[in-house]
Amino acid sequence: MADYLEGLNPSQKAAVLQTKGPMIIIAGAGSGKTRVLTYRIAHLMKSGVDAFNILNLTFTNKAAREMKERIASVVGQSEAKNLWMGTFHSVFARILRSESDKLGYPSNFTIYDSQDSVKLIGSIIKELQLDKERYKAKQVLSRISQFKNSLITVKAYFNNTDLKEADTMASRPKMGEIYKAYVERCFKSGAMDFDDLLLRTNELLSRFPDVLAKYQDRFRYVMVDEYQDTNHSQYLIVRALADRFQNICVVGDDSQSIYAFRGANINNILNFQKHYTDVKTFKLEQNYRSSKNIVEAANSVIDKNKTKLDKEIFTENADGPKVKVMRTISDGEEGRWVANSIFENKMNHQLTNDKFCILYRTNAQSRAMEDALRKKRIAYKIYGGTSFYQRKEIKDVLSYLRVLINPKDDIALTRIINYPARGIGATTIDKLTIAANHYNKSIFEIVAHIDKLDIKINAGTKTKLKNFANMIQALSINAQKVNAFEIADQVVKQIQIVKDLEADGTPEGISKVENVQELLNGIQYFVDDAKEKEQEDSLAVFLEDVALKSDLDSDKEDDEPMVSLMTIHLAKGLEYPYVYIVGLEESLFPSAMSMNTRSELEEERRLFYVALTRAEHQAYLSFAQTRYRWGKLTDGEPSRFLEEIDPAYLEYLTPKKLAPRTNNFVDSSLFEDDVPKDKIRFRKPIPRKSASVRTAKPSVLKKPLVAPKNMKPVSKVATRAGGVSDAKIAVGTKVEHIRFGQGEVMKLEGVGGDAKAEIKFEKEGMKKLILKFAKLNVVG
DNA sequence: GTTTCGGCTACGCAG
DNA sequence: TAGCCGAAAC
Repeated sequence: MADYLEGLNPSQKAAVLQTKGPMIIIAGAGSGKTRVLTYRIAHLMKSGVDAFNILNLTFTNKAAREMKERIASVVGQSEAKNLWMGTFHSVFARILRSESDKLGYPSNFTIYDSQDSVKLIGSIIKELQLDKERYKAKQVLSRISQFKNSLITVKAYFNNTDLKEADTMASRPKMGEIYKAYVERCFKSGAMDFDDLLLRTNELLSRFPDVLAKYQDRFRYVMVDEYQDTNHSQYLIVRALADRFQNICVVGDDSQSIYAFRGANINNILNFQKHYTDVKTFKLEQNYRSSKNIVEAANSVIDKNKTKLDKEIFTENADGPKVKVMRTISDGEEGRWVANSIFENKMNHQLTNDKFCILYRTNAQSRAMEDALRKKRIAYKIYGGTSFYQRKEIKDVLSYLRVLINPKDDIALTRIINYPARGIGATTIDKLTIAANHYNKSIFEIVAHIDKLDIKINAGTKTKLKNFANMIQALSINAQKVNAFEIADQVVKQIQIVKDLEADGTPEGISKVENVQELLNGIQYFVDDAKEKEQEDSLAVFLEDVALKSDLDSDKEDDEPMVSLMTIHLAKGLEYPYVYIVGLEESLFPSAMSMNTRSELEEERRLFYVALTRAEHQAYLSFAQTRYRWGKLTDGEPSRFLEEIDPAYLEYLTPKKLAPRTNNFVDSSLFEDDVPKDKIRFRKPIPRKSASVRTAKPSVLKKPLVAPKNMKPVSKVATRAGGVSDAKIAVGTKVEHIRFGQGEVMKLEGVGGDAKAEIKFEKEGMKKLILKFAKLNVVG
């Protein structure tokens, strides 16, 4: 019956054919996991299981979409449509919407993103008159997130002396009060944060046995991908749903568990056999993705971890080239080297940009790479960072839409109540907030009934508030009648945001206008798409999609191939022929914050393992001796992970240690390019477009280059690589820098290409600069 | 009551 | 370097 079973290796086939009971598939990197999952679902359906009874939880919505398509090609489109697939958050958000009344929530509840949560916590800290230095909103949120992911409710928190003590010891004795206020305010606003989507699902399933029974009966076959990155809350949901039929299949790789920081518990996968009875275990150990050198290099690193499941990853692929290691002087040079290497590989092997990926530990590292790629005119796209929907102008428009759907959404309301400026300032908002807390109403209800309440706000301001309330009410009446696009279009026209953004005339303003336009296009697309698929096209559904969209989900087909740039976390599950892993320096990777405990360090090592195993053909590792961090030049040491790789699989392109007194280990002509340096340096950043995937195309470079207004013309600019020779510069020398102006050399260190100077600039203060790049002129 | 400007701080990864 | 917040200016 099943030609789809051909081409599977014995262990893959065994996993596909096991349909009943608890089972775990330990799937090594590149072992054909997605194939197995896809065929297993197809096989279930071919064996007579109704698609409606299958729940498949994936790591991204995009993965779910793609898997559905592949299944459709085996079992047919109409059947595949009925599968329940998606991330934990999106699947259970849907379920919560239909069951919300049981929990006392409206079905149109808002989903707060972390930015919203931080804002709310910030205002609670202010209201409780706590020291905001001691209570940092972001840290408080992550603590609350920990509670929620461990199912510690407010009540449970106050009953737990250990937790209270821990917070008191950490100088945050009021943590419980903040937690309580936060939960109450979210509830009052009809809002759930990301963790609530899981916590409230648990609440729903445990408090209402009939609801649990309903979903147990519906989801007779449950599958969970990337199981190593599930948290306790997710573990409990899965266990509850699978409890009746015990048809639970989890897939994952403990060596790729990299989300402990957001509550993921690696023990879920390590102890799966203990959590269920009669567990069948399958191991996929053959790597089909990478060449032998990469597989062995990765194995030699991950072997250093103590906590892991027993398995042996091997490959029958060719040896391939060795993993190459590069040392550069600075982060800027690292970028230029990567761009240059990509350029050479493209030329030598006739490759397109999409065969390359640059991976880094932190988003901040993308800048140096972007600059270098732009100069080399290599098209690239960045995943992650500040996503499209986080941008101010987009959040402003979305906040209007949110208020129309759920007027109790105080966070969205306070964002738009004075945008565009309509004379409702901070003082008025404070008064409204106090009144809202006092009457236990939402801010909008206070505003709507401002005449009937005794609040000390002067008549002029009250009129402004009434006008605002009328506008919102009029828009919400329309929102009932027309589709998501039409109402969004009305909002944009009504608030004249385009006019407002165009007013300043800057390139940033223009780019913001384009973003708003892009948002409208996106909503239009959503409406059309929903119609085609016969799904609901309401504004509420659109807002939910937006809130739960991950950075990879919004990836669309490109007109031209581009180099991909992303953090290693985002790269999980992806693969590229050529992979550059940059910034391999101590305290950057491994991160300084993860070097304190063995388990933290092991997670960093798994992260490195994930990075290496993304490469199919060639992996490059690079590190810089100096790097700009926190706006300062800092020295760095090579990462310990470089030492941990078996040298048999490595090839150093540069000497391991710093070569004395010379800078010739890199041919500096490598980095020459045809655009004048000083102009490039002062170019305004290219306005970033598109969804959360930011792209830059070479054509954009043809736009005129803009110099900053206050830039003094410098007639004599030193040659690029050389700068002035070391001999001319001594402590006390007065120099001029193209950007920082005049200053005096205070200190010198290093020699040759490595020489640095600390210079006290008249306007900019102390700076540490590498002479090789600094382009200094001696003054007087 | 609103806008603007300068100084401060943050860069750890994300649904 | 950017985004945010408080003080000063409007």
